[in-house]
Amino acid sequence: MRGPVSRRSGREAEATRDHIVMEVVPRKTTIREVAQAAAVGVGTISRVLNSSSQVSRETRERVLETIRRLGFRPNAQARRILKRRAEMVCFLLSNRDFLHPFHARILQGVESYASGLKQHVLFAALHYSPRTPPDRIDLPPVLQEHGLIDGLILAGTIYPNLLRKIESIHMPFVAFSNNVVGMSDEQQFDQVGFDDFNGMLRATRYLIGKGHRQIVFAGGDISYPWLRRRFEGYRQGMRENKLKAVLIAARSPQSFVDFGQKSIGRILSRQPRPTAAVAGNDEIAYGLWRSLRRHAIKVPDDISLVGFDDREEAVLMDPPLSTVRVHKEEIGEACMKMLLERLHHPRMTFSHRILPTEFVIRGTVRRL
Amino acid sequence: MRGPVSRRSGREAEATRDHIVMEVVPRKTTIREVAQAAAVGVGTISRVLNSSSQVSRETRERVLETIRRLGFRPNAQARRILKRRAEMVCFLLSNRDFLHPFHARILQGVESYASGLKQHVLFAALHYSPRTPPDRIDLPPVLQEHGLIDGLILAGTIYPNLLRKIESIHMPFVAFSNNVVGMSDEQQFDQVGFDDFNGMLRATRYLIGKGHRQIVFAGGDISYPWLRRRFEGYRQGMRENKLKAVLIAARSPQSFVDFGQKSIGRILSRQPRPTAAVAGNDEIAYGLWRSLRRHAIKVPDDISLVGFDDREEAVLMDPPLSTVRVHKEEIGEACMKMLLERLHHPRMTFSHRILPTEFVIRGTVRRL
DNA sequence: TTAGGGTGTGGAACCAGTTCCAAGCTTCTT
DNA sequence: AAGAAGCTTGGAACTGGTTCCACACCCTAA
Repeated sequence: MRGPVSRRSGREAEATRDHIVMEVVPRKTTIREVAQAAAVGVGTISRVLNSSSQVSRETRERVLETIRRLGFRPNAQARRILKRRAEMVCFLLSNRDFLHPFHARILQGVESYASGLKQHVLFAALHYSPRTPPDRIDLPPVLQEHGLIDGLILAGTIYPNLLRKIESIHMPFVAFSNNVVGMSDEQQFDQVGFDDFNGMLRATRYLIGKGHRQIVFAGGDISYPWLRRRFEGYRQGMRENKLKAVLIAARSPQSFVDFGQKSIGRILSRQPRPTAAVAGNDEIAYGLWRSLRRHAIKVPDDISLVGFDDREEAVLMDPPLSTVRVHKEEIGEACMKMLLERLHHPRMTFSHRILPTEFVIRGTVRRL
Repeated sequence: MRGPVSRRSGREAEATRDHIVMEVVPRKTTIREVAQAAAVGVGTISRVLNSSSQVSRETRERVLETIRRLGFRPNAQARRILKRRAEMVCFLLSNRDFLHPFHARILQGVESYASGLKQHVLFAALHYSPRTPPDRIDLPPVLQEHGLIDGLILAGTIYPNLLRKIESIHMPFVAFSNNVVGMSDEQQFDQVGFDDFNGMLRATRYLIGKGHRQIVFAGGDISYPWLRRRFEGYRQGMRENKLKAVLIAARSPQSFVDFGQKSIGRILSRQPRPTAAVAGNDEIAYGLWRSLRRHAIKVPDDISLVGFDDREEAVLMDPPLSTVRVHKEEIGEACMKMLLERLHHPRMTFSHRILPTEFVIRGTVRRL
């Protein structure tokens, strides 16, 4: 038909003779076969598939019918070469032992928004130390090839060296900003996060509105920027009501739950005794609650409690925890949206979107 | 150089003139440019990249040096056309409101095993009704294109119609079998699961070993095959000790936690009063525990409790729940492994791998 | 009647790798 | 010394959609 004898058929015959037959793919229909079957040119098929330029109604219908009849599904790879778009992004989770529900829901937000736009989402994980120099960071396989993905959504704990590495391979990215650590302010990149400061401010105001005056902040390790911001929100709330801010900080590195459990003594021994505790996050709140239960101190009758994040723990506690809800799916959606904008406008100035949080009233705050 | 005047450069010049300049990709190096720079043929570059056939040591080094110098990264898409392998699989989660920790950890197992073999993992979600006929199931975009992924790992609740649909597009797959529902036994496909029956049998024996004789099974809706299997494990344990099996089943559809909370009355009112309850899963166990707490009935002093799954709830409970641990990452790993085998041996007979579970002793069982 | 504009269509050239044949150069065998 | 065999290597042909130029055709206006 075209050129010399087809090489493919020669190879196939040989394979059959030797009984090696791999038959990876059962010889898929190509656009040229469809063109021949529908008695049109290949260009027309392509035009129908991309529903782009004008094709006469009858031709279009004939082509579609042929496509259906032959069960033709275009090869994704071939299309991408010329499109210069993979229509695929990677959700990269860094430095997490496992995919916690918090990030799982962000991923889910990314996926649901992406799939509506026929974009695909790859999941990859990465472990590196904050002190690994950029050129020694071992990126996952997805980022070693070129053209596999169009961009990156970074989640997990993000240190400057990782950003530098990503920038060095010229891969567009958006970072979930709340867990970005140690970044100088002039460092510019696209980011989406939620509002630590105002979330905690709102929670603090709520407690004050309920008549609480002696409120402590159980913050754990305040060197984490997000806990710092939450603390500042709490402090702002106290200051505007002329109340004294009290920070219970971690003395040694430990898990949040452990910190909560162990710091309850330091809270209860204060004079005057606090009527409420604001926890830096739900895990700390859970630790506090558990310890209080063991001391037979009732929440909220003896002490009120609020958390931050609205994790699973919050509803599992008894009474369920009043906390600051973070809309995790929405964060994922916003990340994906911003990444697509970046891809369409590579020279656009960097943006930093901060999503609002919501205070959820459940059962751990008592009116004084 | 070759052919008529390059079309690309013409288009670029025009774009610049009109100030539209998209510059999606900053003009990547191609294999031909590398070949020219290294003064070898394109075939040689390809051979070096695939470290396949023999290339002389000095040529290989010269090529590698040139690749480094030009910062060349081969285009993933082009390679895939001829390789006829996407080196990518899709983790498809069906009929879940969100990516629960349980499945998140399976996904993580898939990813960590895959990335070690330079395979990529796409995440996609799907919602469909058990009664949607196969041809009406709206598969996610990944599965509508052809050649994007090599195979599929199915998780979430899987009904026969979905399998039929997947089979109809000739996509190799492995299913996480514990949540497969309504499948006739002759239906053959690759699957990986864990051992509901023996897990519960082990747990029941453990309770009996601790001296318990009046043990009820809080099973919820036993029409789920996996709960049925767990119940059978419990029954077997009771039977082999000549004890009477008691099933507390759900009377109406409700969440597992709700069922646990509401069925505590039915358990405690039995005569003689049970000394232990076996829950169909950790959520039910959590519901039971919460209700017991409110009735001021102590676990394990007044009643012992065991669960199944080892979810987050288990360690959050106080005392932490003794339960049957499922190795979620291992399931993911086994799924990925089986899928790769299937891809390499398309005609291999179907396999069904059942992974063992492990009983974890924590604090909810008392010795009588 | 003819020029001009718009629409519809075929197909060669293209993308960026891979594959394989042929040919050049050694080295080994007889 | 001639031929065989082995190792390298270049490059044409290939993969399978996409793009764009050229051309056919139809309709309208002068």
